[in-house]
Amino acid sequence: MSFYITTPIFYVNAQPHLGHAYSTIIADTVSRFQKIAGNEVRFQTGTDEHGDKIAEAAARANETPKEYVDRISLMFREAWPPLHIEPDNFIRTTDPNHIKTVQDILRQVHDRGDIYFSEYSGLYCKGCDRFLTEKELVDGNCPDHLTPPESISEQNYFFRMSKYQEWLIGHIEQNPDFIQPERYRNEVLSFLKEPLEDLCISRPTSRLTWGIPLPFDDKFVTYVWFDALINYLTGIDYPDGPDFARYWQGAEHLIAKDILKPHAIYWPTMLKSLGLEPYRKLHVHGYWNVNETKMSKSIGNVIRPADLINECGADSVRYFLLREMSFGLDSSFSYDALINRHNADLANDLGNLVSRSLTMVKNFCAGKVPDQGTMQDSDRELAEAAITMVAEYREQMEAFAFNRALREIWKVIGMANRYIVTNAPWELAKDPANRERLDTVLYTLLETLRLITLTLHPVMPATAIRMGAALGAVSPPNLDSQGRWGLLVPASSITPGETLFPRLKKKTPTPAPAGNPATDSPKKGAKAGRLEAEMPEGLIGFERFKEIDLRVGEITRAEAIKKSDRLLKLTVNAPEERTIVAGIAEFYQPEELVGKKVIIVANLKPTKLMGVTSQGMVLAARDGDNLVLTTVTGAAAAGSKVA
RNA sequence: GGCGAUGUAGCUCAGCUGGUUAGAGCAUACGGCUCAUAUCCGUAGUGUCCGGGGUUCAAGUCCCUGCAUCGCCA
Repeated sequence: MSFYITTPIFYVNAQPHLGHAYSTIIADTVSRFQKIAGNEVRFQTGTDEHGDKIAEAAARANETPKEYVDRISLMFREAWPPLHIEPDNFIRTTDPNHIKTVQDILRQVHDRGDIYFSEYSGLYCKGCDRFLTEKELVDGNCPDHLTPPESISEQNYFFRMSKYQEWLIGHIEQNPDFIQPERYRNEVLSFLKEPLEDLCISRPTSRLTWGIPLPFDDKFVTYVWFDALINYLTGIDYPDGPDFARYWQGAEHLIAKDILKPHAIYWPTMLKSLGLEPYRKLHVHGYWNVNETKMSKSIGNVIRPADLINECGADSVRYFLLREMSFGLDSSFSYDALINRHNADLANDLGNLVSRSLTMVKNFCAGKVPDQGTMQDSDRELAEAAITMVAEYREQMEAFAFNRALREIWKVIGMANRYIVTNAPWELAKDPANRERLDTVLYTLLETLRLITLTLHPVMPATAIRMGAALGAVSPPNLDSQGRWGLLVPASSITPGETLFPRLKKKTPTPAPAGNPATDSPKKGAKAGRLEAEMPEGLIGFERFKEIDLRVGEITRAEAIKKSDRLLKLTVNAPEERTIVAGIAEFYQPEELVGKKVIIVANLKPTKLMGVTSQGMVLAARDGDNLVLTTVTGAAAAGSKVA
């Protein structure tokens, strides 16, 4: 069976974050899983690079759109290898062959009579890139962007989406797996109960030029969604490449819930108009909230993939994301939860199991795989559980129930740890008369580890390779040929490696004061904690406030940071000289900052941003889309305390 | 306003088509082991299964209703 798994192509108006990483990690895991299940797999991701918002972001960064998208697209491309993500293709909507295919498709759909020209007038919100209805407005403003829409009237091309509404309803009803999980299928069906409107697929060049020109009217460019969705076809060389013939039938798209409508409604109708079969399945996942709140740029709680990897390593991140979220539902991310999983599941349960097992083989069997010998009940029990695990795992992985698949593996890891205690190999090793029994126990353990390793390949590729190397099981993983009992060859060598998952220290929730954390007595800390607990929700005590060292700082130098459109490197006198990196480049030019007195947080833990160490932060007020630095109204010497 | 989802131990959740004393992991306390990454194993728990009503011999599980949270639509 062929399998074509895709992530959305990510819009380059933002840098890669946790949400992008999650989609892409799932796709990579599915790709690896289908490969070890013996299927032919193609995995594609990429970037979506046309449209208003890109043109504006480029202008803000003082770049041409092309320079801008090249730069951001590269950030996406480079974000994936460190997470052990290996797509077969990385597509960009600015690729010449994509542009050509989009134009070919537009021409075809136009020739079929599914595109017509019409006039439209209404209230247009630039931020949303769409027309709003009167009812949607809140105090005359766009509900999302809180800005007033412009009243415009324009002529545009429309795709006859409504023509395919009945067909689409029928297709979804006849194919229960077409959209999953079911809740999203229901959502789409309920949306389709109302008459579908035709889709506006053009933008006049008077308003926007950063897009693919319509082949039949050069006064218009293509609407980004119509352009973007087609990437799934261009990526496999539609219409006559060999990959198209091989993979289109196996197309399964993976998306986050915010782009359900384009994928569940626009895309199948577009394909229908083209005379193509719809994709096989659409898999919809939820959002990661960060500490209970939505991840957003303006709140400043955006999680970057690189931060996660620094915390605990790529495999650990992959495990956490897949283990923690029930596919389809929202989930909450926190560094504490990440470190908990890393320590409890990976370091304690799995890592320690591997370590203790291999050490015993090294010490008691001279580092060679022992003979299996005669199995007893407890051996058979573990062996059967391991075999069952492979089957259960396979079923859950196929259903995108990654958390359940992982739970199956960890059930066996737990059993193996108990099995060791029950059989106490170190006791057996004391008496040579127990030689055969000892061998059987350790062989059973090694085989269990081998099967665990096999199932871990898709989720934690680097770890699985290390475990496989230690066990001497290095052939390419395959569930069918290796998912059986008894394949480890006696007398072959076992080579324990480095610790798989070093335990991590939990981050202390309260930031340490600048002074001498070491001299702070634990009693004092405990007291502060208790006081804190008694505070009404949302309030902090004066003690807590006092921990923050606010000072007046005079900016003595300011320069842009290369490769960043948001960050400036500031040298601040407060009163000693320090470097602070501030995300204010979109609002301030470096020249206008020198000499300004601003308020800084002086005891913030230093952190590295774009390779520059920042010692503190500059305070600024955010007013809608604008950002204003805080300052002092009168004369105050650099370094003055603010309280 | 319409449609839908969710609400189970301190936390995160599992509980399929209704069936004996409601489960797992984490966190907590105590005990044991020493092969191991101060790891592992065992024991102990606590639950008005959101509130109210109903169907049934029997409901966390089905029906009605209310509340809360969230999503989609208008």
